[in-house]
Amino acid sequence: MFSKATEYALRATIYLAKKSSPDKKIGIGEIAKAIDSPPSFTAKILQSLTKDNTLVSSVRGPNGGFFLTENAKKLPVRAILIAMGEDEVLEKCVLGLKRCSEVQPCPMHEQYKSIKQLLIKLFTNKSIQQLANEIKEGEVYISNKINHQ
Amino acid sequence: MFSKATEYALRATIYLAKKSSPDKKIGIGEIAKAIDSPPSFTAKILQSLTKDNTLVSSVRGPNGGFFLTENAKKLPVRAILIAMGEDEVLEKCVLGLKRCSEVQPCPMHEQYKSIKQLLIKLFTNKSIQQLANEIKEGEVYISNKINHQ
DNA sequence: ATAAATAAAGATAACTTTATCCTTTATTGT
DNA sequence: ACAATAAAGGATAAAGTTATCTTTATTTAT
Repeated sequence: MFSKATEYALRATIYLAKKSSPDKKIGIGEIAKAIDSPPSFTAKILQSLTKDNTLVSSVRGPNGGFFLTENAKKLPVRAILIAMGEDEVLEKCVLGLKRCSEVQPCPMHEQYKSIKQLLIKLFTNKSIQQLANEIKEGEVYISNKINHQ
Repeated sequence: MFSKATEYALRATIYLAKKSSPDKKIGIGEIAKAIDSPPSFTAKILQSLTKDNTLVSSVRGPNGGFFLTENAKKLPVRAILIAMGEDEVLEKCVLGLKRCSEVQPCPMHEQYKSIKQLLIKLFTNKSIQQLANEIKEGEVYISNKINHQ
């Protein structure tokens, strides 16, 4: 459904929502291990998400790292898709037709429409924080590597 | 959601379900124009789908081309995804986690589960022929190029 | 038989995505 | 100030996807 980059972005951001705060920054090493992603690549992705500082924030140096502000945690999960430039996935025609619309529907349009609506609702109504809260404490949820340390 | 190759495969196969039969083969030129796809690339894709001859069939030479048998038309749309090796898209975790499952759910698992079920149902229960039938006669459905001929 | 038509196969190229590594810059604690 | 730390930035590479072109093989019609 999404690119690897976006999958990592979603996982990393959810992890940060759970574990970080402006007082508790998380290094790329811990993040990558926790979400089971390549560290350098994940760093690049997170760096791109810090560009406008509304989603992910970061501080360099000792005790630095990545974190989410309380405001960022309240954003819909869809904000991550938008930041990654992959929001269109939720809206686009399942057959990839540019002109597909209500007035000019593709053969799958009607039936796929309701699925799209559910997808959009899920990503729009669910906040990053709400997702983070669904991670049960002590549970291996993203990678089982982090819990064996 | 799907790769370009799979989008072309879906469009081409639906088009063939509508327009072709063992008695009426369609050339790659017409197909590509109709579904608005690059001809050579589409040819490659269709060729790969003719490999086992259960989905797309083809004959070379004059009056040759691609076509679908009546049996092929009865296959679920999902057969195209399977042939393209992209069936996993319907089943996989939305966060890309290998271990995500009922017993070890990711934070989106529960809510995404129902969407996945709808997706699987749509692609499994709908036959290629049924989709083709939803194309209204004379309607521009895939590309508006073909109707201007 | 031969020529024409058309898919199949192969080689290759352009572009994108994924990924790594190294250097630079900023921050913190001493 | 200085040293250590960690993200930011840049260059590059490997792999995968998308796309094109040329040659070959097959089929049909004459």
